[in-house]
Amino acid sequence: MVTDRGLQVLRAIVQDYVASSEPVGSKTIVERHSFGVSAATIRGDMAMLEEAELIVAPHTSSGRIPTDKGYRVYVDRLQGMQPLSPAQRQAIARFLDEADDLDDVMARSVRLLSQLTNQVALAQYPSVAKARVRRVEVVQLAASRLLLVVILDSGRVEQRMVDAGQQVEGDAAQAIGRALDVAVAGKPTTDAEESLVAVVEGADPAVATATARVVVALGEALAPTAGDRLVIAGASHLVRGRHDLSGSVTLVLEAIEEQVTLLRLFGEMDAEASAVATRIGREMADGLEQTSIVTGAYGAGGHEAGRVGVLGPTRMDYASNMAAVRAVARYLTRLLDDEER
Amino acid sequence: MVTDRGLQVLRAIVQDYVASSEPVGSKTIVERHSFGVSAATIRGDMAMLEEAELIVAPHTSSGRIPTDKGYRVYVDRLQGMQPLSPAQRQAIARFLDEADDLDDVMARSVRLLSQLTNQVALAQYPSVAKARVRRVEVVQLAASRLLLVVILDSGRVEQRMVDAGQQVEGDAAQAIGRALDVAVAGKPTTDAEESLVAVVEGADPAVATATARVVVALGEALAPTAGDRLVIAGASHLVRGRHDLSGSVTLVLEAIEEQVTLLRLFGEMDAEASAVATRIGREMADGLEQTSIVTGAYGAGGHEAGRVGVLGPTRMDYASNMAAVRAVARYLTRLLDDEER
DNA sequence: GATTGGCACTCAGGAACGGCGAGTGCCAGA
DNA sequence: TCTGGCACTCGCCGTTCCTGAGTGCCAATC
Repeated sequence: MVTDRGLQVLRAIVQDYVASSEPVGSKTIVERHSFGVSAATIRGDMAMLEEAELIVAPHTSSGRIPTDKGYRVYVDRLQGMQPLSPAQRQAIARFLDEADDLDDVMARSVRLLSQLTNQVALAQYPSVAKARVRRVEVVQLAASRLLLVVILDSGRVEQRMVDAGQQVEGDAAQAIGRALDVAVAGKPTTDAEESLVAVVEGADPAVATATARVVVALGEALAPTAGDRLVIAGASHLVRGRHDLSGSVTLVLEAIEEQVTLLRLFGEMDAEASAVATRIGREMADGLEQTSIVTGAYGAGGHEAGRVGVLGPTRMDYASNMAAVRAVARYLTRLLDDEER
Repeated sequence: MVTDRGLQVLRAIVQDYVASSEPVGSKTIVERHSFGVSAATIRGDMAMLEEAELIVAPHTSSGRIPTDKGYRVYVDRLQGMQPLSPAQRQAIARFLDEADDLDDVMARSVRLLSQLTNQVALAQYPSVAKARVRRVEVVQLAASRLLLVVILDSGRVEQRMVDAGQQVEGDAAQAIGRALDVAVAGKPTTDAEESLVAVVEGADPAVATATARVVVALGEALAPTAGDRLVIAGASHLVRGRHDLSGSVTLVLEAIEEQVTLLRLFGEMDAEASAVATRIGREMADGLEQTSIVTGAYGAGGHEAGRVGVLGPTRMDYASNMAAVRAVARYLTRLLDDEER
């Protein structure tokens, strides 16, 4: 059983440890946070907390540091999300408003977030799965080479080279494009597949092969996880902060490059209720036990499109990182909503 | 004056130091490389080399390590470019042949190069400046929103959202696209600008504003340095190799993220005569004094399109890195040539 | 004149040691 | 339930010492 004051002690430990990166002892606590009790009493509480596995002592008789579980309790129950300073809010607005196309928006968002938090920032491109098709176009490049361009309402533009497998003449390419556009424009990408069958069947026999191949390409482009990827900024922060993350920096960098692990984590977090979600230490994947991520959903028109977030050592400033992530996610949502207009 | 045997000693020092990352002394040299002389003689030669600033002793009475100048002499005059193993060649072929579109090719190239060399690999997208326009298309997204798509013969596809500034009706958008296509298709991007004036002048007055805006966007898309960027892989190698690069890892990571410094370096190296070029230590930019890059030009049809390369500590294996870079660059050239067909 | 063995000298790096101090657990008393 | 006191632990840091690799120089040799 953890008492109420015990939790306050936990809060103090987390905050001091995050600030100083050194184990914090009972004396330090009574000095910095005016509890009305003595160090010995705090020691008692700390024994409780250690019992409950919320804190540990790195070695006998040194201060305590929070465990993953301790951080979790702190984040879930103890922490206020301290609001950003007006200057920071303004920076977000100024920085993001200048962006024009989606690539630019994503790139600016991560750079901004990385600067605000001094951590590695990540952003997921708007998911194909949750978007609607706005426009499909087929462009003829050469006699038997076509380019398929798909524009989604999230602002994403996907393109595929298609080998038609036959000569395509006149404006047949455009005609295929128009047929596809009619078939799927305005529909959620998840519903597109079924409408495509009809297009293949109704195709001009003269360009049946070409049509079929374009349809395959379109199907691939609209697959739920098609082109899922992360934009990243601030990797240098990983190595800056002295000697956190003991030796695992390499592993973390690899995970960032691979993306697949992080994409999975992002996906999992999407299921959670609250807008801003966290994964702490061992809640992450292999090799990332010493890190945490904080992510927030953004998305135009109420349907979530993707997530942005930051990754850093478990010993990070959750309060302000969560605030920054939330702020950027919100701004991003508004921005994409405008673009869509 | 540096004698002939002096240079052989330099070679030995570079090779041993690269292999062991420890300063190499006279005794080690006579043991590992069968010079026909004694350690004392080598010491004499080493004094010469130190005089010529090709090597230095980190502290009085320890072995010597090469200076930047020493590496430069080694690379320019002493080193053979040791050929890749058949297995490696095969890996290149197998890995790259599976790629389909340009993005994929670039991504695979850097990953491959990073694996072959155990260094950070970089690749420059085919430069807009050295390409020809293959196709221009304008797609209508909404009443006053257009999408400009430009396809270059290097396989690059650029797209820009354009706010038309007016209502665009019927197939006016397509007409604008066709006019632009006629005007610039087949021309080098550098010559495109002048042809565009005529398009603006000859535009249908009803869509004059829209035409002008699309033309501006096209001009931007074809600007010589438009969309210049690097693809990167293997950043984790930077931090893996123990304690090279003393404290500058952060700076190096930042430089990689910024891209601008590296893009400038790539540009400068393009002017050099030989296909595979190097920049060593202080020949690089601020913050990168402890690193070197090895780059090689690739390009379809004889005109260079861009460069691929690796970045690592000055203490790197130049011989095999240069071989790997050359191999990948050549393969890339062939691949893009095929694609262009 | 180049090469060589010998010799005295220099230093970085590691091991051993000891003192300091922050922090703990426990206990008896308020 | 809290508090002050006390003995104890142990990581950290500075000191000292030693070892070994490596050097520069020199007189002797080929």
